[in-house]
Amino acid sequence: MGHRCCTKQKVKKGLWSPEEDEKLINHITTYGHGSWSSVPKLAGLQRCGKSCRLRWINYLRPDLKRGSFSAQEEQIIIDVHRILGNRWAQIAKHLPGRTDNEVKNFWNSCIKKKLISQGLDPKTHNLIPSRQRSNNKFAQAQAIILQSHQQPFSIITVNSQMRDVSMEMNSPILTPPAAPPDITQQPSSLQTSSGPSIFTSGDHQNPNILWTANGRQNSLDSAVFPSIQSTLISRASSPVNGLLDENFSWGSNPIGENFEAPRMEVVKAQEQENNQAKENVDAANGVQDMDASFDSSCFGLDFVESTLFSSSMCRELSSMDDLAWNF
DNA sequence: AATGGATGCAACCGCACAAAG
DNA sequence: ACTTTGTGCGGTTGCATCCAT
Repeated sequence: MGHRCCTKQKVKKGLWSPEEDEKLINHITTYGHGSWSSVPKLAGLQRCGKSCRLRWINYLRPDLKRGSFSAQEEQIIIDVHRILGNRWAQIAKHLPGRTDNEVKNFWNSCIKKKLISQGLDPKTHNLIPSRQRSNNKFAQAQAIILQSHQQPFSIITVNSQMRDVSMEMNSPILTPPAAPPDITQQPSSLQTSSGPSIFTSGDHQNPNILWTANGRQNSLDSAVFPSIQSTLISRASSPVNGLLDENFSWGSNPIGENFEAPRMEVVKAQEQENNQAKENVDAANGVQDMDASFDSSCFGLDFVESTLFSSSMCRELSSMDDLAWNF
């Protein structure tokens, strides 16, 4: 089923001209986008609404960060990808100013190759056995397929203290030997007197801001730090279909049969609790809202992501080990 | 200088999902 | 409850550019 807005009348395709960009920018900055399907008409563009949306989001948005990815951003992508798989939109939320398309392209054109060259399966982030590794690309591809079909199930536990987050999902965790983080210069891990060290990809100035997600800065302290006591059963071989799906629904497993994972009712309930807690905190602290258009309902998943992500990061960054978990 | 493969990026396509009617 | 419509997402494609030969 195609998009009616694209089939109704002739629409232009391909690269956008500067004139088209200008029209779109003028329209959106003046009126907002409202309904994307009506934007082309109102803006005087021979484009599909979907195309306008994409152009705006991926290219014209004023808050976009242009230019090449930094080493830190690259590391974030790798780490979040290990947890989330090819969920580019979710990954991009950890990188302010970056779009899912950008992240996806960067992964496919750069990171993927880098991991493979380091003997890592870009899908599972596991080490490709040396006997399966060779200069032969076909053998490499085979190795990747084999790996992804042979991963055992594993269990991770997230508890309230985040102390025992056993991120063994893809053990051994093999982060490529990136430059050690310079905490003094890039305080990506902040610690408060009352809480754990939590990774943030954003604000370094405000000690109350512990992490960012959805372009929104979220504040948290021990009073509201949710008591996640959930056991997440992860399938290490396929983070794409498994871990951290919003509904915790599971796709077909590599073996072929449908694997119906238990729904994480506890986690869902926890998400609601988190939402409530966050609302309370936001109300109390007047959290700076970076982008009002972002829906706070994203908080639940993002929170879980953030916490898992944080623990993952802290675990790997040996220099940070000592920072964390001091309650 | 010509050419052909590799690469990176912007844009499109198709699907899933949610909201509205 | 069902259909229509709009939006968001991931995968894929097309094209411009780069680079080696």
